[in-house]
Amino acid sequence: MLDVKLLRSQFDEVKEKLSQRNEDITALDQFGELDEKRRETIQAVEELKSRRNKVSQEISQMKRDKKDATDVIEEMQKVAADIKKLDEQLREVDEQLNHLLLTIPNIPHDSAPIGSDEEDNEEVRKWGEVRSFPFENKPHWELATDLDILDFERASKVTGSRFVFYKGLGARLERALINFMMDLHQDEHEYTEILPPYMVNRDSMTGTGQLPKFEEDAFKIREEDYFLIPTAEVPVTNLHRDEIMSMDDLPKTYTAYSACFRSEAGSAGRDTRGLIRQHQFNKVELVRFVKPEESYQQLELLTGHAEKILQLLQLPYRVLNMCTGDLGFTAAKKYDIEVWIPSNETYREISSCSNFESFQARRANIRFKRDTKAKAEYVHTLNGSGLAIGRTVAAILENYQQEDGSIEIPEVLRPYMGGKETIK
RNA sequence: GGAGAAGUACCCAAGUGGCUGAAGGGGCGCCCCUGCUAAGGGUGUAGGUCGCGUGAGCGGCGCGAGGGUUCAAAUCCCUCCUUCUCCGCCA
Repeated sequence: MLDVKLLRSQFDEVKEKLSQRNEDITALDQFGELDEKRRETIQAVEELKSRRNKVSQEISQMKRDKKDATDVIEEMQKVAADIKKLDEQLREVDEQLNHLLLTIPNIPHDSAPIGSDEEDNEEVRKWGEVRSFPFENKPHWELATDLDILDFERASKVTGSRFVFYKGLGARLERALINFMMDLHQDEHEYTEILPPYMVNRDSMTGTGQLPKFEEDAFKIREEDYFLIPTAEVPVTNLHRDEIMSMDDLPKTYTAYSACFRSEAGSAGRDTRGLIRQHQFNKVELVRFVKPEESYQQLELLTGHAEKILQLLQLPYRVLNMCTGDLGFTAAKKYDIEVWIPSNETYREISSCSNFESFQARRANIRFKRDTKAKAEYVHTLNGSGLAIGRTVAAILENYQQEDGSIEIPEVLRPYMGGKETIK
């Protein structure tokens, strides 16, 4: 959510910035009118309420003095009716304005390259050597099916498309990665470990920006107003919804493992095979609540924490600075980390690290005070995958495959795999 | 799922229609005393948010949330949420 005062005072500049995005912002044009109508109504109704309060005092005094107040009460009945009418008008305008504000995306940061789609994303750096195979390499779903460590077919029988069973060392590998990442972030990167609920309520989904605009992307629980989380970002960021932190709390950092659920509405036919695009996948998430003046520096730090995982796993990757057209709804700046997937002969997203500035904090009302007397200010929130587990498995299977179809296990994972060196 | 109780400011807590922005504590700020790690006395402040105003300031809202009754609601009515206790069920 954007700052209303900023919209009032610098509407044209804000609109200009927002138009660099790949989003429809025509609704924004109603802002001025709604904002003005709202303020007019507030003034009118508050004047009446002020009068009501004053006269109520007088009535109270008259009653105590045993004087007759019938005339005044009669007059106040009319005022009360007017108040009721104006309150109703105000509620309507408030609702409209609020809905509008909730559907306007974040303002891109100046360091985000201006562009219209993924073509315009900027490569910031590249790490690792892309392996050249002296034999014909296979996609991960073939390797995994041959090794009997993933079962897509039965998953579609038991549930449906875009689900998978992990089996044997496949399941072990998934679990090893979760533990490896969680341990590293907790022990080396100083995040507090969280295991969150996998369902959240509507307020939480609104707080982080999934709602109201992207309801069709989420799985909804039928008989409750709950949603399956699309990422641990939602429960973890909302941990501190409607709270005021103190200066010493910042930066507050969490790492959370969770399953993630996405309807993938609109991506029918894309990545239909393999682990890349599932309705349910595992992810380790990093979340940081920080002081506004530090947030860009903190974004670099967080991105580095995600990169560290790939470095230790010896998987080649690149980092992209996402252009204004590809930023998504909530981010002011976003780095995507992409890992090399040999079967695709390209890099694929494995982590997305964003600075939301005060956009989520304003929606979720997460603030801090510089000292006890100070006015509460909005924190800046950041998060990033560290990393998506399923895609990491895909990358390991493909990058570590041997000519005989076996998989070498990355060294850092062996302690988590009972000391095994290969999957065969 | 059934029965009961409760939700008041940073915390505890009083308050059943008007004089309550809300007693009293604790805490916190300042001052004094004492002096050794903890204690005594005095005094002060009381959150947030919205609107108007250049500003001092003025005003609205606010006692879990949302509605309602009333000239007037922390106080009465309705719905919902959460917590606690008991019973049932259960990984």
